[in-house]
Amino acid sequence: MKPMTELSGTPTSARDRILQAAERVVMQVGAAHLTLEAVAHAAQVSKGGLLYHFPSKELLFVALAQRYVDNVERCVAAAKERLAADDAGCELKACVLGMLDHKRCSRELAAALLATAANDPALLQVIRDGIARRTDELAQDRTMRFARAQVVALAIDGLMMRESLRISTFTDAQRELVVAELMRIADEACESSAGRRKASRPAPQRIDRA
Amino acid sequence: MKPMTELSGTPTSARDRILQAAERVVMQVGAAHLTLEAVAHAAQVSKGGLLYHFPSKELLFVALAQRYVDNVERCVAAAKERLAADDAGCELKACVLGMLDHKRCSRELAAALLATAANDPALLQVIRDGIARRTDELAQDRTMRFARAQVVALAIDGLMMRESLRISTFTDAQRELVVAELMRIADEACESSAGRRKASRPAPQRIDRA
DNA sequence: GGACGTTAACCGTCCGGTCGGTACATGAAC
DNA sequence: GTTCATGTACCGACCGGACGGTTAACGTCC
Repeated sequence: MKPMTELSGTPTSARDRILQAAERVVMQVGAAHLTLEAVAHAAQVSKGGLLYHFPSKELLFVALAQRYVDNVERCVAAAKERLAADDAGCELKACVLGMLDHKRCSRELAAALLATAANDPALLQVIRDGIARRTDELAQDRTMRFARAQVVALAIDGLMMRESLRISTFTDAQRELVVAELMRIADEACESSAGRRKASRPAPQRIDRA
Repeated sequence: MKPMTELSGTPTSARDRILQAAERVVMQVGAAHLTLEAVAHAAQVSKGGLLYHFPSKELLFVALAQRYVDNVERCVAAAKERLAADDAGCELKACVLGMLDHKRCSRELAAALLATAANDPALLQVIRDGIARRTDELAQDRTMRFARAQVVALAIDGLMMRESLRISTFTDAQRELVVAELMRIADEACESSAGRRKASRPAPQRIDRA
């Protein structure tokens, strides 16, 4: 069976299963104690089987990092599309919504980022590239002030980081407040200039997850 | 020579030297490849010498995590004092300035956080406690809206994280813009309500127009 | 002499990676 | 339609090096 639904609902390919298992293991034992055996076990393959798909531990981490940026990018792109169809799309709002989605659909993915960072700082280049791209996109959107937009982007990063490391201390209500505030700032940033917007309602735009 | 100037200018105590060395090593090879030998070498002690001060690798990480929160707390406290002496102090502004200081005086410290996370997720409890304390403090400052303050706090975290991982892509000018914006938001948050301020300026009173 | 700080040699385990296999599928060749 | 060849996916025993931790032995200052 060829890779059916790479990174979709239920994992089918062994490759995918392994990647997801690796993320789980990182969360459990810490990136430093991640062993191929543990990953193999969690993915229900033998170590040999794992090594067949990822010839070295390093290559496993490369795949993990790539998976991370791919997922972020896909989520942001999807959010952008959704917003564009809905009403005035805005790069920043798409970022916020996209990252929130990204987090929702794969709580462990950011752990992959940490695993990568912990194992080989050089691998972070992939992620750095992703950030650079997003920063540029935001900077090019002349309809809002650079600094304001970046503050929102940074806050999202901070939130993701805390939640990935499980060191966030927000209650659900607090988190909702913060996210709403983020969206409000993004909205302001979008509408504050370039009166191109559709006027009419400010759109409630609820996004909170359970 | 007893611990002379714990965490001050030049390191004198072996303990301190080792901790700093550990941070450097993490930055270079990644937390997962941090070995006692490497740390010992970087700290110019033998492995035995290192183990004398930190009986196990785990204990080294505990110290690293503790050092991280201690440093953050001290920097924030110092900033708070500075602000209080200056004019109307504000919890949030102190946080921003404190974290910025923290970063300046020990670029590698946050690497310790990662090392900790990578080696034993449970150790993160220390950091989580620190965050909880700061969040509470900010929440109790009724002079500003919770969400707005938290956005700033999160943005700072995001910035610290990126810079620690060296994945920040800001130019110096951009960074300056962002930091200034952060301070501006903090200022607004401080001055927006609770007319407790020292009178003088009639207060811009341009709170969030939302 | 004994507390303190430090050293180097050593040991045992753990883990990444290798390697020789197995099982199954495809598909010519006869 | 059975035989053999080739390729893919996977297994698990094994090896060798690396690394955490132990230990016995120093100096050296009081």
